[in-house]
Amino acid sequence: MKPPRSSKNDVFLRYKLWLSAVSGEGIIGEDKYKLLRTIEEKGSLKAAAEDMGVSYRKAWGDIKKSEELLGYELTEKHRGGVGGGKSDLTSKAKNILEAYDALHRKMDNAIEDAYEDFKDKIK
Amino acid sequence: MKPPRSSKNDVFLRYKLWLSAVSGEGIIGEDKYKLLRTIEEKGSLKAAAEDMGVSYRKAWGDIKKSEELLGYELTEKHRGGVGGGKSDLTSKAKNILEAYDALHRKMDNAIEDAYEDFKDKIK
DNA sequence: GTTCGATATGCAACTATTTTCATATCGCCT
DNA sequence: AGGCGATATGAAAATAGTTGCATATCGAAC
Repeated sequence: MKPPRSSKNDVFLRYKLWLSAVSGEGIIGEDKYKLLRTIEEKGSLKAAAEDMGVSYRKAWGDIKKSEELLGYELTEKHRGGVGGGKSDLTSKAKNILEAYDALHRKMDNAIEDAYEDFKDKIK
Repeated sequence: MKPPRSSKNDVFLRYKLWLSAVSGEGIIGEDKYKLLRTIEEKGSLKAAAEDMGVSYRKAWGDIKKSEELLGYELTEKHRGGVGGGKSDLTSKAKNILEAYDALHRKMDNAIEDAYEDFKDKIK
């Protein structure tokens, strides 16, 4: 998420967008988005977790939970072989990331428009 | 925040909007918004905390922290007197809540528009 | 068939967040 | 003056969230 420009009061407006299960549990939000993108880039969950400064254990658990909630896989997991193993995104995961991007662009525009207003009102 | 309508996959799209300090600390988000509205309604921090199912200690600490970050008061605190004391919102707090509402309405519209798109893409 | 490194997973250790508790202060009301 | 109940605040106790560790499995490559 890009940091919106600051007001002179040193206050930003920020937002988060996420896919949620009916249970209220978050499925994909900022963090999962980033994690998936990093897996895509690095080719492995381990490298992605390291890159994000989070434990492998957590990253792994997070992906697993999201997959359970969605009812389908976000990553194709490969154990053994070259490099010990790897993870790739499924096409469904790629679709979600793409849709998430588009949504964010729209939200960014909306918030941009609304921001000026807001700034004036809270002065 | 109103729960956006569900897709047939039992997945919602949700978002949170908040005012953030440059430090990255949240100043006013969903929870603080609700807390302030409840203080406004109930007339006391204690009643508001109970109403929200959160400890008085936490509610009090949260308000205090927000006020420190903003550099001004969100509530007028009164100890003693009728009922033991009370808390009212300052006019600045009211302005913020109002601006927050307006922003939410705009974001709701934006997300509403974007949602159909999203739904199709992640199918 | 042995080695290598990532995935897979339970569990203990640790950190961060919240609640609970204890105690003090304040000001209207009787 | 004394009681009542909310605000004020620190400190300990309890929860929740993460990390670290240990151990197992897998499969390509040598």
